[in-house]
Amino acid sequence: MPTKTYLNLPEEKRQKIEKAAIAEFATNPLQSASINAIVSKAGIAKGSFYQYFESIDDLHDHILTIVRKKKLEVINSLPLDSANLDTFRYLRRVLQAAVEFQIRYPDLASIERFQRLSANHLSSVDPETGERMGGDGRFHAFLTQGILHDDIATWVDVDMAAFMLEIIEGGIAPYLVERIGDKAPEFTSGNLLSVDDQRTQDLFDNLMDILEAGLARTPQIRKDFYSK
Amino acid sequence: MPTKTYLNLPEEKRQKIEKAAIAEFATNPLQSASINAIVSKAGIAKGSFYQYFESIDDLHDHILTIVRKKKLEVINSLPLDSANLDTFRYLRRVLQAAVEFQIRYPDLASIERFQRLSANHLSSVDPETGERMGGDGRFHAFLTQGILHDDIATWVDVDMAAFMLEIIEGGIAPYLVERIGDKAPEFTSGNLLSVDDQRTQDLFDNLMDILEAGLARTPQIRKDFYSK
DNA sequence: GTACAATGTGACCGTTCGGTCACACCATCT
DNA sequence: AGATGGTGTGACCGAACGGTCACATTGTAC
Repeated sequence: MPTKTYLNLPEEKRQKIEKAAIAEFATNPLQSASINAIVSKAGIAKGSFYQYFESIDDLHDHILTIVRKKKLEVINSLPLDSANLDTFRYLRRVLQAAVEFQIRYPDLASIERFQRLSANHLSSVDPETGERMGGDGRFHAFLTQGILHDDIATWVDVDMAAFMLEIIEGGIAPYLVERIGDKAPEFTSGNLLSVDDQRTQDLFDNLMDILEAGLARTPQIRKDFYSK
Repeated sequence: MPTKTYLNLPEEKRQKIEKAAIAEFATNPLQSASINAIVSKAGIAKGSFYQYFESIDDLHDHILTIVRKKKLEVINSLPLDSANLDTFRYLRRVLQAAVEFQIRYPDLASIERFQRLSANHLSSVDPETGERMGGDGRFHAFLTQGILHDDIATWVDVDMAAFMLEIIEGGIAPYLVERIGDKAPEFTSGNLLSVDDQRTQDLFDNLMDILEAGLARTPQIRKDFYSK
């Protein structure tokens, strides 16, 4: 945790430090990140660094909280069609948020990817039941809910499917952004959200069709639609 | 590329060096791997290292060729049901090879994962057509073939699906191995291949069902089978 | 034996690393 | 003015880094 001294710093200075740290952690995994490089880029003395943070891990943790905060912001900034989305619309929303995050904050997305690799959270343990769950539990709960709502096929191995969705969420965003291609700069300028772009939506449709056909209890396969 | 001197080294010495390098690269990404640590673990002088390799990248490249070679060995060691597998049996074989590789050579699998992260080969370019392909092209060709054989639905975005399969292949092996759990040690001893274990096969069945339902032209959804 | 080339070696170099600390600075008090 | 306490600073430390090189050792040819 950052020290009180750091938290009392003027916003401007804090941002300069965080910007430098983000740039460093986005290009170097924590193991090979350099404190010297960060303080140099931030324009502060090394002694100051140690008055703000206990160690580089401390700073990295702090940056990770920023990553999570910004990601939440992106998720909440997506337009909500209705109060209670059905299972697959919700999944689409989650994946869309990953893409939006990749576009708006590529550095933060990069940090998230590094973190995913180093923290091999193959499975976590449900604090209540004590059962093992694929991934961090978000998709596990999501799929369980989906089964209760008769959206997800009962034969699906929820544990494994949850893990699969997690690695898809974590890995496919950079690819989709590259596919979207030329449009990306417009998104970053903030004038246009990927959610409004037709090409992006077509890609998402296809991705969701594959996932839905694979997971759904009564899949709405688009074969006919596409073959027309 | 290693020097002639290295290639002429007695097998025993080469293996000691490669073993040390593999241990280092499995725990540290290339950026933060240490030559000093490698030569120390291998029991050779630092001067010798530079007579064998130009740099640490040179050594890393050499280790990567070993990774690829061993992975090919694993793929070929899997029993082949028939000369020409149908599309989804082939896909199952590829994913099974990834698991088998993870079990037999966890260090090499770890090196492969580090490499995947640093080399952001989101897409590659087909040297013939000049078209972009999701992933490195293997799954792209696989899916294209599948469509020709009427196995894969024509509406599937081959590019994206190829990338999706690639990240599934790259990410799911450690999870499946953890799921298999207690059986893993027996596999490493070589007495038992994962391909023979029932629990492993059940997991694979479920994974393949999801993928097949999502991708196939005429999916053989197992709903009925599981709900019995 | 001698000559010569190939290979092995670790002390040594300059650089960078994480981390410390004596000191400078400065706002706020009596 | 003087004292106090929080904040900023960069020279400095030992350790580790990648890389070099003069020299030792070994192998081969004669």
